[in-house]
Amino acid sequence: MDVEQQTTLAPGQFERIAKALADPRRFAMLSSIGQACDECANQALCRDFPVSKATISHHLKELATAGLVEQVREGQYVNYRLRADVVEAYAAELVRRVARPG
Amino acid sequence: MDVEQQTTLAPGQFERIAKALADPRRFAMLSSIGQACDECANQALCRDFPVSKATISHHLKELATAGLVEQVREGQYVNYRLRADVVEAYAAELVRRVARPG
DNA sequence: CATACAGTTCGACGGTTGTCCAACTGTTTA
DNA sequence: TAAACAGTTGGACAACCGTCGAACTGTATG
Repeated sequence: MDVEQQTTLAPGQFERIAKALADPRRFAMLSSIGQACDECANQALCRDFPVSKATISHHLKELATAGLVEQVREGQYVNYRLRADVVEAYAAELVRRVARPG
Repeated sequence: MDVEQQTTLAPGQFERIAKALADPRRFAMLSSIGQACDECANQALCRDFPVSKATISHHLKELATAGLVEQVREGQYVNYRLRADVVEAYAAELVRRVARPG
């Protein structure tokens, strides 16, 4: 029942990811999620970043909409999991799009 | 007398690149420069993108400041050359920064 | 059921940024 | 040298975005 690995990007996803990565703090959150083994608790982000819950929720929504993280509810808590495959797909697509075909 | 290939990013360059890539039109210009064999004339960009010269100049400055393109003056004209090595260095650093060490 | 807690949504505010026009610098050419 | 052309810079404006507090939804626990 695992989510499938993503090797290619959906239409518009490339642009959404580029925007999601552009804000330093949001990227730091993504990186923080990536550092966690398996999942990262939302509470850990609230503890580690000096911004309000509302702002964290907003950033995480952007990351999720871009497909960079997955949201996992556990009762009243929320955990996040990095989609490393999506990051890698974006990196590959980035290099591909600036390269001359052939 | 070639410029050296860049395999690692300068301090702050990662953030500058992320921001530079975030605007779709600016990225399209970068891609357009990449499609050209060798260099891309500024005039080609002025022809291909429906924005003013001022806007193009602004975007290209951002790309150059991020190190993604090189500016080459030829008399009154300006050409741009893609720094594919920098794009690749960014892509690698991106994957590295979200991955757990080890 | 009531209280407390985790997270989301909403409205507002301020800073950033993409865009243009106009004025400027620098280069070619008549 | 004057006119034309290529590109840059500065100022202005609108749209976007990161941020917060407050109100809300949903979940646990007394």
